[in-house]
Amino acid sequence: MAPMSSKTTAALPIGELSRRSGVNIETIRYYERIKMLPAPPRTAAGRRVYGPAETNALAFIRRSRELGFSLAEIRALLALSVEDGQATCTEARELAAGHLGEVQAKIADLQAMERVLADAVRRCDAGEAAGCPLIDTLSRSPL
Amino acid sequence: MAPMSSKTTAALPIGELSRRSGVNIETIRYYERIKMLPAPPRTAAGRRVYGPAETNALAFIRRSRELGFSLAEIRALLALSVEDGQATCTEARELAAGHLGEVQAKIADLQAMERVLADAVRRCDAGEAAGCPLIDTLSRSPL
DNA sequence: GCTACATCCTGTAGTCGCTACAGGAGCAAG
DNA sequence: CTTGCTCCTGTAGCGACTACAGGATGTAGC
Repeated sequence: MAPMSSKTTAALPIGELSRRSGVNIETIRYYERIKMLPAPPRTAAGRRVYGPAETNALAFIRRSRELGFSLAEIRALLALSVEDGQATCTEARELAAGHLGEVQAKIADLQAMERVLADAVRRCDAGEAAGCPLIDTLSRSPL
Repeated sequence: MAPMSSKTTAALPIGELSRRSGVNIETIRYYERIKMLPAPPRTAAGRRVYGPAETNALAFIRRSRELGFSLAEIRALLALSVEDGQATCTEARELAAGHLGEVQAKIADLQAMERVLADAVRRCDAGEAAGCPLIDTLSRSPL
């Protein structure tokens, strides 16, 4: 049988990887520069050629970013993803739990903002007497 | 009667303003540099002296930042806070409504993250068979 | 007056996670 | 062989700060 080299994840130039992953070309190169991604092999002319290893690493990073992990955290998670065992999973869990806490705190912050903003906008719509309720909210002077 | 110059908002050095406003000294100077705050008068030796005008402007900025407005938006709001009238209020309302939308969108994003994270952590705690559910979630390969 | 120490000054560079060039080389099709 | 795309490196910019370095000034105690 001929090597059924379909168009899957065989060997992609950076543009194609970018299109498939939804990660900007510049960002991919940036990840390589800061050592988030392994430097891929190159063609004779010096162009990057991405194989399954780099492709998977990029996908890992992208999904982690979507969950709001910082690049530093992702670095740790990538390191953990290589090893395995109970301790590794526990460590990953701690990391994620910590991040989850931050996410929840940020949600709470934003909801507090939302309440004040929604209220101010509502009072603007209601058309109060003197001045703009919104500007007043911001100007009220308890230093 | 003697001028009852209490310790209110008469004339503060930057450190005192920082303490009262909760805004970092460096940040106050930064605001001045980028023209968010008016440059305050100075002593003979060149030290900044903050009066009510600057103090109120800083309080306005701080409260706006607490509501998540960008410095560019706050610049616009500050400009609006000087004028008055129906149109001004409408404009401020639009600005705030737009920002409110962004805040709500960000909340939705974070809540989506929260769901995935909480689920992954929960599955880690449940102690599944092979590998770490958390790492697996991140490694699952739909590029 | 002198000595500590706190406060203030300017200016520059670092943070995070990208993004946007500039200026050039390589490659594939007509 | 030319056109037009992709790719390369390197640098600089964003937003909103924060953190120095290296110096001047102010204040309190002796």
